[in-house]
Amino acid sequence: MAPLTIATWNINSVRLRIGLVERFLAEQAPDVLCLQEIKTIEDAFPRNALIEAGYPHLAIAGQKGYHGVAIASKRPFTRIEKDDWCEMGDARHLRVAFEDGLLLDNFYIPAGGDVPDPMVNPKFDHKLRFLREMVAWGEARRTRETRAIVVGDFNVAPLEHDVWSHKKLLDVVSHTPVETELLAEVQAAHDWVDAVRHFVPETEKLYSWWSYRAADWSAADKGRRLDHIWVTPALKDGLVATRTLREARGWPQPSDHAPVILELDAG
DNA sequence: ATGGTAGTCGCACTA
Repeated sequence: MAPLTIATWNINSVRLRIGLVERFLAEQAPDVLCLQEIKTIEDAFPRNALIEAGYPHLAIAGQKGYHGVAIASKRPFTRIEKDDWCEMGDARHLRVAFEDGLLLDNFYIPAGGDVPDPMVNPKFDHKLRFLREMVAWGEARRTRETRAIVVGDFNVAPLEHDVWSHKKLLDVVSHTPVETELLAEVQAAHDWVDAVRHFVPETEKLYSWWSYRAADWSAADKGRRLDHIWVTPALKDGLVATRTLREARGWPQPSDHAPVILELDAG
């Protein structure tokens, strides 16, 4: 069986950047594209562009102006589910199943605001509660879901070399110890394998996001690895390759995130 | 310690 290719990309408005999505699909042709921050209600999602690009199977969880996730696929789904996390009603999650039983979860974890203190910043509190719910979710299903993939914008850069300066970012939301430790708990709860770090040594800097607020994002290169692809241990032997499409951050009117791509033999 | 950019919605909020 040909390798399955799955991409994840925080697009920061799918309506504004549908042209970039089309370019990405034409150039990379993944089987499945998971989007975050589509920033639109489902009725205004640019379905036709994706159908015409060869992705007729669409799962969309949208809301007006904020958040929102979608999965566009060449292969049909047998199931589409949306979980409500933290009882907030936010569109931050989608789960699809494929015909061979493979499960795919797409997450947009809360960014968490600026102040890394849950007592004074409700957005950071929400982020921590979201991560704790993910721990419980992983523990509850780890024994029955053996062929599963989880992707998305996790808004956490877990490892020292997932940020441009470990020391300087220890107090910056996305890399604080409470977040990185919680994300490690999420990962351990389901024995998730970090597919990207399976290929790129932990000692090597790797980012998927660069702030808009830099005069020259590429020269400064003050990035963070916020976007992730994890697989269950049963899929580990099928991992073929991953890549982070840094060049897409330099496309005209780009998202601040680059796409992350996984190829695997999903057996 | 600050401010820098971007998108959506509408003159504020989120990232």
